[in-house]
Amino acid sequence: MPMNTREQILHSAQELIQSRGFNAFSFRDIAAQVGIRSASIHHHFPTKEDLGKEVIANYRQALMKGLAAISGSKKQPEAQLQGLIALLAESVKSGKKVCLCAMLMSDSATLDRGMQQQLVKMIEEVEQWLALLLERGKAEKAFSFSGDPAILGRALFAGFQGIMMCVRVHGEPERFSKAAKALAGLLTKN
Amino acid sequence: MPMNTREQILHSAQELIQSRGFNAFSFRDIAAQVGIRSASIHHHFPTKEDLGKEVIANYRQALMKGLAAISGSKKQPEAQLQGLIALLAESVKSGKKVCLCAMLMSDSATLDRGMQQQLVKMIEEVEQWLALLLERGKAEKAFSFSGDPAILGRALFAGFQGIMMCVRVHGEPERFSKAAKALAGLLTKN
DNA sequence: GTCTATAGCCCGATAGAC
DNA sequence: GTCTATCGGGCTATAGAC
Repeated sequence: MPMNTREQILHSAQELIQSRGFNAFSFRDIAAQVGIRSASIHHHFPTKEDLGKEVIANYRQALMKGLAAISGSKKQPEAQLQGLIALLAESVKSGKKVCLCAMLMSDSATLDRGMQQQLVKMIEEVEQWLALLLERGKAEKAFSFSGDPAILGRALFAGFQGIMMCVRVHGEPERFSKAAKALAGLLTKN
Repeated sequence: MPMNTREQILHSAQELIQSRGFNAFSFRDIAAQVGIRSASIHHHFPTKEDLGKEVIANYRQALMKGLAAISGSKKQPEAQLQGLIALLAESVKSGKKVCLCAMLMSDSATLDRGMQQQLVKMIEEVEQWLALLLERGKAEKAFSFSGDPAILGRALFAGFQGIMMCVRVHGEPERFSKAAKALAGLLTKN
């Protein structure tokens, strides 16, 4: 499926944010990948923030579509959690990228208000999805834990994000799934 | 205890890395905090990498000293894990900073080799400490889990790092301990 | 819609006076 | 050991030709 210039810019920007961070890529980096001049990017996205906001919006949409597909599968709670891990593993497998959420969280102190708000909303949606899954899993005796599912859902989401950062810095992206499952396994084992 | 200029620069640099990241602070930022001119910093640290390496070395030393104190306390495994959480909570409490490890992990794609290697070594030390604690806790029936303690130790460390990023972006630093304990609690509950 | 050219700013780093 | 002054280069963004 061919991408037009605008889509190529968005794609390139997303990859660069996921690998280097929002402040560590330049319009020239994108221009080199797309095969145009950096000034031409401003025709499609007036400012870097405009570009960043659309990258977040697209990523959020894709992520929620993935979560909806997992929910819709009507699989068991454990299998749905594995589904989330597999979804996140896509970002890590190249060894260079992590989830957009992880990179933007660390850049958050230098992001403008609009991007920060979008980021928090995206994260909250995933956390809510996880909290619901945990709640249902506990009710169905698939998961075993005490305490608020919302707190644990947040901790689990954060845990997956942290694991992505760690396996990347260790140069062992293939270990993401193993470590994530070790965390998830604490909900079922014992 | 008064700090000399060199120590003030190191202190300021560490705070800036923990809040903004290695690429998002400048010598001029440090100069403003210390009360000197940015050119003067080069007298103490010829390059930004020299400064970064010494910040990592100091942080690592302080972290390992904290872990050694926890180990030396001869407390129960659960209490030692709480000790680690309390140690990490120090970084987060202001609401602006996270652990140096978390920030440098996200900057890792843009760091020079020397800083990357130092970062990985520091992380491995904490992971090893955690793996040992988990192994001992399992032997003493304080923790309950299946699988490799080293894998779980890495996952738990990564989880704590991720939680720091998440509570900061949510503007709720006081929730770090609660979420971290929710993760740690999975080792004992059920 | 893409180009060239450039404005205006920030950056790390250096030279040399004091 | 700190200063002023500045170099060379990166950045986002704009103006205007094609």
